[in-house]
Amino acid sequence: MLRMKRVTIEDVARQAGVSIATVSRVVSGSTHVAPMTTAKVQAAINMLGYKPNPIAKHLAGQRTNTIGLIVDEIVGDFFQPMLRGIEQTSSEHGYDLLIHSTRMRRRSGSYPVAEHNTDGIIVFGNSLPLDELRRLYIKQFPMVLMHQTPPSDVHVPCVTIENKRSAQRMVDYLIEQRGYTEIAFLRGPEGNEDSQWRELGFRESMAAHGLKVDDELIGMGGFEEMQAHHTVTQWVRQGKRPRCIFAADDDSALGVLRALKEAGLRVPQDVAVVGFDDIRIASYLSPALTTVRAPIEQVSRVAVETLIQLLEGETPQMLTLLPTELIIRESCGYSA
Amino acid sequence: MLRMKRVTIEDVARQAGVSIATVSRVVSGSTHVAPMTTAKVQAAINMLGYKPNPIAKHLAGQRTNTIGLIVDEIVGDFFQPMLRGIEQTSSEHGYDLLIHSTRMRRRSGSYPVAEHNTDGIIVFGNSLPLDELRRLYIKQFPMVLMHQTPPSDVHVPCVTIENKRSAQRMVDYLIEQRGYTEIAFLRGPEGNEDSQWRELGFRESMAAHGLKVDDELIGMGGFEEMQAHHTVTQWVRQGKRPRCIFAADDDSALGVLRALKEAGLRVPQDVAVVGFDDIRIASYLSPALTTVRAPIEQVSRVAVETLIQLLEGETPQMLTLLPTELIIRESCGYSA
DNA sequence: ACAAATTTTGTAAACGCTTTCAAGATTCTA
DNA sequence: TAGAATCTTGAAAGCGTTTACAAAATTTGT
Repeated sequence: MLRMKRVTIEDVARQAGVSIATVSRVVSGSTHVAPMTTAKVQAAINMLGYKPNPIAKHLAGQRTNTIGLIVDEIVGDFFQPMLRGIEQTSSEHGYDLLIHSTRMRRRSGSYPVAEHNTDGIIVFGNSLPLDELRRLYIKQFPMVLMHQTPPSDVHVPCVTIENKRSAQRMVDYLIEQRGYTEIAFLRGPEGNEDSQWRELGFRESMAAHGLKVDDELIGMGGFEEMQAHHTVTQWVRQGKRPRCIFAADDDSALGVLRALKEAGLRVPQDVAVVGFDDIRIASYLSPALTTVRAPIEQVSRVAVETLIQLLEGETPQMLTLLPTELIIRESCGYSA
Repeated sequence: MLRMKRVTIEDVARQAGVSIATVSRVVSGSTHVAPMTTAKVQAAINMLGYKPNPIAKHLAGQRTNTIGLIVDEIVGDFFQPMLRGIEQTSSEHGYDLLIHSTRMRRRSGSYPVAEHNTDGIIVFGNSLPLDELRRLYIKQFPMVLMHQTPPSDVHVPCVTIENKRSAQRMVDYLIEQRGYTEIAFLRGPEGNEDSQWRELGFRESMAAHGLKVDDELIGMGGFEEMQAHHTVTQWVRQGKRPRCIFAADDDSALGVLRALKEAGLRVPQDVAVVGFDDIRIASYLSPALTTVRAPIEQVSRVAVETLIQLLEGETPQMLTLLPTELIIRESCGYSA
């Protein structure tokens, strides 16, 4: 590539007839500079089209003004609102955003060197393995977790939603308002924390209503349409037909709906279905999907704000649980 | 924030009893270093947990190993596959990804200093104003445009899809296979290039079949559900009822479907509807939406690859048009 | 075994900026 | 109006790398 000639602070200094230190001061506005000098420097900057080099600034200034986002894989409907929240909040606070997907690097064992090219990172879910998390924690590198609580020896702020409480409220509703007593649950991926809390909420509500949870009706949904479809298809083949299925997320709910349809079962007349997340499709389905609206963008915003507090030496809240909203639509048997 | 003590190349050099130049060489693998020395250095690196500082490397090495992505706003269903393609391809080639949304900065007039913290940028749509584009072009800063062709004086590679041809094929199908002669068109936002090409394809196909385009039936859809809904609702009120509506994108098609439903019109019996993009919802609707599948992730991959060619001094193709696929579903009157 | 060729390593100068320290200019005080 | 106090500016030392260039060590050829 052809290298373009760069305009450096030195060029500006020469043009304006001052020292580079003065130019630096004018640009950053750190110290008072005489008005006439400022004018000269500004003129030189405009004339040369000078843009400070952030890289050099970072090296000298010991900070990068960049926030890192670590995700496993860029996939799913939640991704766009998440990124939107993170990008907006970062840029409002004057930070750039660097994105790292750990999907490929998992096996190679090489992780992004967050500690040097960002001032702090936001870690989504379990995208960063525990030992790397610990390494950074020990170095006191600023970070905030999203949708995943840290292990007990890692004292790092975490922002997520009220998973358990939401699931509980959903099941309360299904039992109390819709009268279902036999409810199946479709788990998310192995070890996924969101899913674990949702399952806990489900179980607690069932218990609180004196209902037994049939372990045969706890299946794997994997937060995926395919997997959920498979599980429910198996159930139907084996003659298991719960009156209601609570899928741990909307994607798996889609699989449930498809499986039921293929089996000739009507929703909600034969089987009621509810999900979690309120992805965009949910309201367009017929029957429209009853679900829990997760405020993903809001979680992202709070995560960034928390990180920035950390960066500015304040002491942020260690655990933030954002409230959700029950979205009652047709798939659970409700009709207006 | 507490500053953590940093391990630098110098610490490693001291620990290993060699010079920093030697350490640099074993880390980068640029020159041959004696096996025994290499071992000593590696041992020191492991013992101290040294991670090279990319910032310093960039400053010294004159490259950042980072690709910038400029978008207007992080919104819409296309965003996730786009980012996915870009992130994956970047990381496969060893580049980091820096994201800039120009949404907020538009008015402030301050744009990301792409030229210094990235090696090159990918510009989506018209997210970067023309004068900024020109400024970077004049500096010979490497960039690639996505879904937007450059002005004639800016000679920069561009990657997009076969908009015109696809629209043409869609309309050919509607006329030839489905027998519609009266087709309305719903435009995207003012000045959107994708939309312009699609409209052109629509008009050419109509003309080629000897059909007249009724200007009353060219409406504004704005690539938005709301706007399209509004336009079609107005049409219906005014007694305009085209036999078929071609929405310039799927989001506006959603608005069309809703408006028709509210007006008591059946799709496809009364009015046929087709869209463009094949967003996820399309196949879940009832009736499922006939549309054109735009290979967004693929476009993104090619854009990154093109940029990397540029970075490596090769001469890439200046215009890449990726083919699409007609997805025929129920909303156009087709039944299996 | 000695010079020549080659391999390996170290020294030091960038890279473009921030910031400390101190000197030079200016303004104020009595 | 001299000396003190305050502004304004410049010199220079980093920040952590890469990379000529050159020196030192090793190998090769005869």
